[in-house]
Amino acid sequence: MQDAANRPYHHGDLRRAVIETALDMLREEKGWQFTLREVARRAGVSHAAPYKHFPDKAGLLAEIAMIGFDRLRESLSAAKSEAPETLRDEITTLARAYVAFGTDNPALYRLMFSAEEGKAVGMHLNERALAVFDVLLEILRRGQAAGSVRRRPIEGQAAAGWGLVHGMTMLAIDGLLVPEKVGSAPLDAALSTLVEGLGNPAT
Amino acid sequence: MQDAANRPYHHGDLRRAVIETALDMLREEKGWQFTLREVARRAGVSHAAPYKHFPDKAGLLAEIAMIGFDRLRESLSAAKSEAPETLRDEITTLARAYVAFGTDNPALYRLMFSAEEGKAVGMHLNERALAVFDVLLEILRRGQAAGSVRRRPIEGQAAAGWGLVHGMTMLAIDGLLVPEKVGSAPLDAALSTLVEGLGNPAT
DNA sequence: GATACATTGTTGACAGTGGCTACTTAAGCG
DNA sequence: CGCTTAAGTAGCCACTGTCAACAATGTATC
Repeated sequence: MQDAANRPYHHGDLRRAVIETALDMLREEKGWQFTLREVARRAGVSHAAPYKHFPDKAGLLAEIAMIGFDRLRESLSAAKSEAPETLRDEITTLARAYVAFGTDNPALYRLMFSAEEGKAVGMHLNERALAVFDVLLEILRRGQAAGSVRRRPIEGQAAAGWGLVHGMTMLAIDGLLVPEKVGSAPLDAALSTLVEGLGNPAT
Repeated sequence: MQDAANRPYHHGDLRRAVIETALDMLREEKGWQFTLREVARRAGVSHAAPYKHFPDKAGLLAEIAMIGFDRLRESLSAAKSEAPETLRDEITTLARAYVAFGTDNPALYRLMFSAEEGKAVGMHLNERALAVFDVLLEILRRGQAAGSVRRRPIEGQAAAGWGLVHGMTMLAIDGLLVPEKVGSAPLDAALSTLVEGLGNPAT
């Protein structure tokens, strides 16, 4: 990335540079097909250099996927901190943040949920994914304690929430939420239905 | 696939054979990476032969994805025909059939929703995908007419349904619906929540 | 029937890929 | 200065998708 001339022999922080470059590549939403050699090329380094820092291609991708989950979690935390008071609004705000993360980083989001096909680093990845799930669990638990959420096994309700936002995110990324079929604000509409289903009718 | 000796020079129906072979390969749930040459190999034909029937790899995949959507639609129709009478049960039955199709054909289902990244055959593919959506629309419309579904823009409610089943299917395929986190029957639980949200509280 | 054409498969080549190993260079340290 | 060793390089391998040239087969026309 810098002039080949004044670049020191030892990159110094190639590991971080490789990850950064890869994330950049994921961002440019071309029908991009990720190639390790291209990453090295852009980082201004030889095609085998990344192997000094990552076991193989899948290893790099797994690491990036984990970073993705971390960032998603951060996005959700940020959204939660500035969420309105009512539970319904809090859920809506969070769901919007979730889907926005996916549509803003489509390639990354896709990677996050397909990287463990290789199953190498599976466990660590799943842990991070499920950490996101915990955010949802916590909210519902609070809602249930306050009586505004139906008294049902909370995991099932959280599963409904996660499944819905994950599905909507994927459909949006795939361009399947075309307005003429699905209305102008499909996410908000779907969220209304969900919140209705979560809500305690007794209140 | 037959003896190389008595195999005639012209295959006769290579197009169908290639598709069939590819579907078989998708079925074997190895961390399989789909390669055109392997398809040709299994079909007992030279590595370039498929190019006489498909423009390129993406073309073949797109065709297979379309077949996938057709089959999904058939599965749903079959499930609908033998569905119980109440609307709630009908929706549940259909949703179960949908998710089952995905978990039974994970590689195919994944392909169906990532094939159009190449965007070549995008429109035809989207048409078939949205045809699946129509099944859902029809049910809800009927339910609304009968008064058992909330009076809301129907597209939004259908979007909620599609998003939920699609999301649950993907999570299940990715092995993210681990019981200790998400309960023993996450799909049924999620469906309860959804149906609750769809249902008309006045009835 | 024989001949010209079109279709379908085959072969061989090309560039590009992931993965690997042997080599070279730079940097630190006595 | 000479040594070790981490960082980066060059080059090999097997493989892929794709294309162009060629061969075998079917079909239509005279």
